Amino acid sequence: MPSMKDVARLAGVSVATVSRVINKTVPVEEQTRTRVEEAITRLGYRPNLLGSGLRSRRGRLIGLAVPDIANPSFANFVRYTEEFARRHKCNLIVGNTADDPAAERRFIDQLLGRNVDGILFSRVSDESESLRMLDDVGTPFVVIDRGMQDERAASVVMDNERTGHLAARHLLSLGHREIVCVTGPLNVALCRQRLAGLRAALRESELDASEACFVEGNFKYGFGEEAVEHILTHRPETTAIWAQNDLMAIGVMNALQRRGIRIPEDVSVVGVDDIEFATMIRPQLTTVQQPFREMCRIAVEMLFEGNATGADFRRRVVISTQLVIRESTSHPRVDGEIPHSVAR
Amino acid sequence: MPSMKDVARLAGVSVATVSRVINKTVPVEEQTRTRVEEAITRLGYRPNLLGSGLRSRRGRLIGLAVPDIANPSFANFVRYTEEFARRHKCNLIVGNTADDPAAERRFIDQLLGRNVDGILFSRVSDESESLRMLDDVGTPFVVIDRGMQDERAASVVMDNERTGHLAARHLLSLGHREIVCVTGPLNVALCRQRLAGLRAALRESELDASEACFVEGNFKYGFGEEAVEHILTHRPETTAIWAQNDLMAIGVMNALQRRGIRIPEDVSVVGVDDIEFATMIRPQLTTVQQPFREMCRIAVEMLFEGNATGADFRRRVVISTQLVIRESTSHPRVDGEIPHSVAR
DNA sequence: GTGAAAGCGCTAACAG
DNA sequence: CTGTTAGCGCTTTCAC
Repeated sequence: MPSMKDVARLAGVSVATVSRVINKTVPVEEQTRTRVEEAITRLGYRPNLLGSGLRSRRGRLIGLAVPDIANPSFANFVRYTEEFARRHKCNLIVGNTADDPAAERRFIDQLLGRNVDGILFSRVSDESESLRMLDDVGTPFVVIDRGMQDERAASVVMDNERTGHLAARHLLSLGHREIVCVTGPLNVALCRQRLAGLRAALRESELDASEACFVEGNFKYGFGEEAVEHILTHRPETTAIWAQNDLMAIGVMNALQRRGIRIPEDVSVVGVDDIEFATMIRPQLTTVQQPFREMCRIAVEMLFEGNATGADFRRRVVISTQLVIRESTSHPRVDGEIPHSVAR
Repeated sequence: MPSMKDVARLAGVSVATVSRVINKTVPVEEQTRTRVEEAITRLGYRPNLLGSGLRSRRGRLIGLAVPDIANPSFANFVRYTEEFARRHKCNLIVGNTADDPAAERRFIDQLLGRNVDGILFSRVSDESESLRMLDDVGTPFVVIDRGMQDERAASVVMDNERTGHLAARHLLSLGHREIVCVTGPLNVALCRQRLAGLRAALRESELDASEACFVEGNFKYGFGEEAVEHILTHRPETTAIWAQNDLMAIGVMNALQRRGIRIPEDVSVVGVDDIEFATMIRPQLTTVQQPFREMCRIAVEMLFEGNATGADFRRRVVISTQLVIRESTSHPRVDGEIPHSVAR
């Protein structure tokens, strides 16, 4: 494996010059440059990124920490972060923190030990303390998706209140009054924010916001199914269910349909995210769209703007969301309750 | 940011000893060890992985190249590779080669420049030449999922012939005779292998294998939808469709259902992969299961066995597959053709 | 515009 | 069991 030294020798220049040619850091005379370039191709030279990263403190690496890589939403974050990292000539390291704060800490430690150019961070929950580690070190980092109310860092989040408001207003305007919300973990701020948006919409319709009915979930498909059981037992008058992500919404839909309950005729369902799968089910899911790609684009950009470092810089980008109306919502039944479960 | 030198000074030992304590490479006297450990915690020392990677030529890094990160199957590979990389104290770098051989080459170049401990590689297509780059360098690599017939490298693949055979035999045993296969790109070997498995099954049933009817696709959801159009036009007598991955199978199902064609009453559908979504749709998809996690486990293990390097080592692990029968398959209609498309 | 030299942080080889 | 020394491959001063 040839090193810069070999290239330098073959080209008859110093290693410093080779470095300059490669990085275009200062102008190099045309002639020397071509000599170097020839040597590079002749030898099949490949720069060692550890050497340069060690010296320059720029590992050409972006780290992305996600709480659940199996969740399609986070798969989207992985996908788009990779895309934009590449544009900045960086590779992407992904870490699945698996809802485990200790894993989160370890992962960030490793990233820092690799002189990463930046970190995108979606916290496990509000209790996560991992960001503290980043306060002092100069590594840029941006909180993505799972921000907090008073974030002590740069962040790119969607407008979660609006999201809840959009979902609720849509259902209310269709005439629903018995709405149940299936939330994510309530120790994740955005879940509370989305719920607050729902409450605001209820108030606007002069309904009692305090009685906003919800079931606390975990963002997983299986919980959507479970939630239905609970709702059917405790709130049979429900005409609409809003799940705080698509995965649970799909679980809700399947559990309902398995009982012979029709969507949207008997019960309307709304989600959040607009993962690709939302259009692959029947009926297609009405949902509030999370602009994954846009969020990743902005977050990566902030990393490279150079001031997304430490607790001082708190630029917060809140991305607006929009409702995508598909087939899973309609007017409520005019009469009475959900028909008794029908065996499939 | 403290370095080993700082730790050594505080503990009153040499840097070499600090290194030994951290890596447990040779025994260190109890007393010195605790002194070093105390110094480490006192300073909040964090090893720099570039320094060690540069020197030891082990970057503590695994690279994974996938042709389409948006595909849930590959998202699974990412997920499980991350899991097993972590067990080997490695981080995972993912590269989406986006069906682009040039991107594939670049990515591998970068991985090599990072002294990765190993590379898991799922090629864009049979035409991909990227593996050649790995012949000489000593970096372990394993081809995963997308292997070739006569692979000049270690590989972990599923039994694709069996897969095709299982899918076809299932349909045949149900009584289907008019089966259409929606393939992936035929310049990807496993697609041809799966097709060969189908043919073998047809022959066993004394049907004309040469007339095995197929449409060449691209593994994407949208193509499943398109394929239905084609099939309905050109082969209205079709009673069963086997798509070579679940994503296309789901596309097929939706396009059929949109036309009022019932599954499985009018047409049976089978997939391959058993992605999580396969159970989230209705009817649930009958499919041949790809053992993602097992494949990743073995592949990562092979990386660390230490002989998965260069073209000499060609250990090939072929993982058996199994059919998961769910709701999308049944006996064919006894009479005639698919009912004319019914507006939804 | 170019070269020499130092050093990023670590491990490996050797000596004791 | 421990220290010394060298050097992984690169970038960054600082000269010239």
